Order: sequence, then C-alpha cells, then structure tokens
Amino acid sequence: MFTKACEYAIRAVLIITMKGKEEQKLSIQHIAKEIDSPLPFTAKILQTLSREGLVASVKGPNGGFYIDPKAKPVSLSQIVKAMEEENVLNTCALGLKECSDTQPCPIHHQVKAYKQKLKHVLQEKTIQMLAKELNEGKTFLRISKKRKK
Amino acid sequence: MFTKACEYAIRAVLIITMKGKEEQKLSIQHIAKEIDSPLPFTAKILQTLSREGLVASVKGPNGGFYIDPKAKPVSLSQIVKAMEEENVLNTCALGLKECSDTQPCPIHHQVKAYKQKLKHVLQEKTIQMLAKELNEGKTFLRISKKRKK
DNA sequence: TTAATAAAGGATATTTTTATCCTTTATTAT
DNA sequence: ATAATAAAGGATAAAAATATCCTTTATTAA
Repeated sequence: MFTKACEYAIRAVLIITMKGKEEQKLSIQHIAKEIDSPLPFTAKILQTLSREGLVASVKGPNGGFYIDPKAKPVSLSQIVKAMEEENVLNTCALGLKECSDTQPCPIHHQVKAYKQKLKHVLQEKTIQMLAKELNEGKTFLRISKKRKK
Repeated sequence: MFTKACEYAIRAVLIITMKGKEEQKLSIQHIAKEIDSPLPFTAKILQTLSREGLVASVKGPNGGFYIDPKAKPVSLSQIVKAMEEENVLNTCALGLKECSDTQPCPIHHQVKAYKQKLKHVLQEKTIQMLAKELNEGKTFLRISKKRKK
C-alpha cells in the first residue's frame, strides 16, 4: 500500500511523538532501533520529515528529534504527502491515465468507495490520536515481549 | 495498488477475453497496442499468464492468445496471484511483521475493512463479468474517441 | 520438407526504490 | 576557542521492478 519509506516515516513520527520531548530528544539511532528500520535510510526519511516541518530537530550534543507541543497535530495524510505518495489513492487501479466516474475503468466503482474511505482515515487520523492508543496498549508497533512469570 | 506488471496482466486478459477467439487469436503486438503497454514487457507477462493456464496460446502462423470457452471464468484474484502479488492485501499497512487482530498496528482496524472488501471484489469479479460490461460500453479501457458529427 | 511466423525462454539493460557512506554544518560542553 | 556530538546534505551502492533484445521451439502454409 505504501512504500517502505512511507511506512518508516509513519512509524518514526509515531515513536517521536510518544517518546520525544524537547528536553529529551530522540537520536536517529534510537528511532531506527525502536521502529526496526535501516539506520541510514531512516536518517534520510527524518531529513525529509524535518524539512517538511512535521518533526522538529536540533543538531549537536543532546540533539535529536521531537515534536513541538505547540505544533498542530499531524495527520497521516500529511506524512504520506511529505513522502510524495499522495497519489497512492488517486490513481486508477488498472493504471489508466483516463479513469473517472464518467469514463470508469472496469473496476473503478468497486475500488472507489474503499479509496475514499481510506483517504478519509488518512485525513482524519492524527499521529497524536494513534500515539495515544499506542500508549494505552490498544495498538502495537513492535512485538510485545512475553512477560516473565 | 498493483504493480505495472499486474495492471498490464489484468488489462491483457480483459482484451483477450473480449477479442480473442480460438479461430482468431490475438498477437502480442495486437494486445500491447490495445492496452497501451510496452510490447516486450507485455510478452513476458503473457508468458506467465499462459504458463499459469489463465490464457491459452498457440505458436506459429495464425498463432496468438485466446480464452478457451470451456475454461472456468478467471477471477481477478487468480491474475493477481499469478503475478505473485497476492500479498498486496495481506500485509500490514505499516510494514510490521507482526500485525493481527490481537496485536494490531496503529491503523490495523481502519485498514482492515478496506482490505477485506477489496479482497472480496477480487475474488468475486471475473474477467468475464468485466468484459461484458466493457462490451456494453459501461466501462472503458481506453479513451473513447470523440465521434465525428 | 522448407520457409515463415509467432510465442517461449534466457540474458541483459534501464529505472526506481531502498540502503549506505562520507563530508559539512550546527550546537553544546569543556 | 576547541573538541565532541548529532543532524543535514551530497554522492554512491545494492536490490527490485520495469523494459528490451536475442535465440529457441512449435506450428502452419507453401
């Protein structure tokens, strides 16, 4: 559905939102380990996210990534857009250049409803909402270790 | 959503179903032109589809591709499977190895419904059904030329 | 039986995505 | 000021997807 880059991006912003504070920023190393992603590739993605203003970053000792608590919540679609994948849900499922309600491809109608719903999810769901559910243990980003007896 | 290879595959089988008859088979050239796809790449894809038994083919003069009228209708998911993309709808949207109803990723539930419905569409819709709608002018594979006055 | 035709198959090339490495810049602590 | 640290940025490498080319095999028509 998304590219690896986009998957890592969403996971990274989630971790930064959950664990990054202005007084204790997260390093690339920490983030990559936490989301189990290749470190240098993750660094590139964080560069993009930082440039796009979706995460805050500071260089140097004690530097790293965090979310400005004054900043507006970040929607999933903002991240998808930052990773230049906005068209995942806007292109024809059969790859036709011309495909629309008036000139639909053979599966246009069947696919349309679901694309729209998903688009809505991406627009409405913010990283902050998802981070909350993660904190509450309702959802997961990594395999929850079996607790010792 | 699908790879180019899979898009071409679906479009190719549709064209073969609509226009290919045992007594008048379709050449690779004809198919590639019809679905506006790169010829040699399309040839490769047709090889796969033929090997998987989703289309019939004959070599030599007057050879080409057609659909055996005695064969069972082909579902979209059969094509997707033949192109080895069955997992498009079975993998976690955030790329997690472990993601399930009991250990859901942050967007598992939101995405699940979408994936299931789409999976259902792929299983239920056959190329024959879609070809019928194409023939009836209800759907399109190429830009319909504006008719002259 | 031979020549022509058209798909099958194998090898190779190009492009995009994924991933890595190295140098530069900003920031902090000493 | 200087050294250490950590992200930013640029250049490069590896892998996968897309695309092309050439030879072989099967079939048909002459």
